[in-house]
Amino acid sequence: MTTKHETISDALVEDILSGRYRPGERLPSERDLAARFDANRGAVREAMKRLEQLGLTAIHPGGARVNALESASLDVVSHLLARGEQPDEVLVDQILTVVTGLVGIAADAVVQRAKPAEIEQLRVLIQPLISGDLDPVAHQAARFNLMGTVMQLSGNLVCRLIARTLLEQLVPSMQALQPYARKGLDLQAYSQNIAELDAALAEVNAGAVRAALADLSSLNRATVMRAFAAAKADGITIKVAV
Amino acid sequence: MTTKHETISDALVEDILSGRYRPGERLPSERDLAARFDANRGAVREAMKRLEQLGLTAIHPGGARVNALESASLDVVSHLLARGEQPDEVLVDQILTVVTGLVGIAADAVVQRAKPAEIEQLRVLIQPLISGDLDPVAHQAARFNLMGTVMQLSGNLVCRLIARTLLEQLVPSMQALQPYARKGLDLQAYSQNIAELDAALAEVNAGAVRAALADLSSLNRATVMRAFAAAKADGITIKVAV
DNA sequence: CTGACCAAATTGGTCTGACCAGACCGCAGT
DNA sequence: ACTGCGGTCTGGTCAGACCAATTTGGTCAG
Repeated sequence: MTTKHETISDALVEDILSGRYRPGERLPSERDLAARFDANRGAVREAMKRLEQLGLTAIHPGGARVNALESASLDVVSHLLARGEQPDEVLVDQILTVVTGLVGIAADAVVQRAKPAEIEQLRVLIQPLISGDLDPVAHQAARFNLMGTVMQLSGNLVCRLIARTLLEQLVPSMQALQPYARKGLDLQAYSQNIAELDAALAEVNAGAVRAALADLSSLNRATVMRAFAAAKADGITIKVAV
Repeated sequence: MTTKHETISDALVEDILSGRYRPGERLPSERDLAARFDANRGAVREAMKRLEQLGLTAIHPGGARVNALESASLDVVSHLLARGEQPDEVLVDQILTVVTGLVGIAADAVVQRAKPAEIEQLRVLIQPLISGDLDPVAHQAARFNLMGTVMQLSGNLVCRLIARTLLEQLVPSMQALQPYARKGLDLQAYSQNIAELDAALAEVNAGAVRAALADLSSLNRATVMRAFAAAKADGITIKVAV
């Protein structure tokens, strides 16, 4: 079971994101909220602490105020995704765009500093993707694994933290989309791209590696967006638990 | 005055980041921590909540455990920067690398969707930077303003959230570096780059705008890194409050 | 000696009720 | 209308308590 302060904070997040409490407004006092949620003030305080850390509110002695969405933490994304009837396509696109960019950054770092053994490690991960006899789910897993490894080998902690945060929040939505993964999957495009990547790695060609990984990331993005479109066409409601 | 649970959570963060509590280990119980910090259990709980939200710990009934740094939130960056005698150059470099990438992403979005009025808005912000008669501090502020506006005009919320989070955490370190801003500032390079950007905007040349903004971002990065080097050469200890 | 199993101690989650310092609000006096 | 001053409200902290779930440690059968 979810804990009580989770319930409370989720409700408050929903209230804020839905605009029931507007930026700049004052939130009800902790005592009032405790009454509203039939909870103890301590539980409410923990929920409020959560809101503050999400960057949605600023708590001062005298009262808590709602912040503008722009000053929120990256973690609000999952709440934004889970809100409404289905995940916001625009938001998903933005996430994937950023992830694409991050993979590019990581790729740059990898080609600059990777040791031969690490390059080899990447090429091993690539092999299954070239053969092309993977089912869509395994294919997706292999792609994720490959890109995750690139992130790791990049040695860029900031890059990894962001990518992990974003993907962690996106994955629940993606799982709901899995039935549509097949439709969006252009295996041929992937095979070609992956082969390029492999060749680029083999000759340690920085520019080519970067380009191939960027393309791979773009393919991923296109795949997901197509799956979204397919789901939408089916009128499927994709609702995700936060 | 900083609140008590802040004091506690800062101390615990320091303990974790310094390795006194290692990933996988169990943290002392809330009651023990309350005794150690001479505080009430409620205050300790709020501090623990903070740690959990930072992604540094996972709290289950039965005990809290320390997470690996890789699964932390982006917000740990400020703590990492504030730790030790001076901000970690590698980390600062990573942050600026990512920010550079994000500006590139934002620039792509801007050239794709910006209206003429918005382009004009950017060009207005650029003017002071072309003339070149700004002092280093004002110059830096103008650059930040310009890049922030690009972020805003991109319409990419995710991009903005990340960039803001990173810069917010970096700014305190940068302020400590301000005495060295002059040394790292290559005004001529900036003027040239800014002029290119202005021209690219004038003719709404997507590729050129993107390239110019990427260069601008790289210049910023180089500027900061040079200032760091200068500070380090002076043996200056840059310690930042979290 | 190993492994399954059970009871006690421990832990986090929640509650009640209370006090303090600072912020906020309205009323009185100028 | 403006200013100054209380009373009220708010968040921060504290104390002590109960519950359910987990962890722990010892016991016992294999």
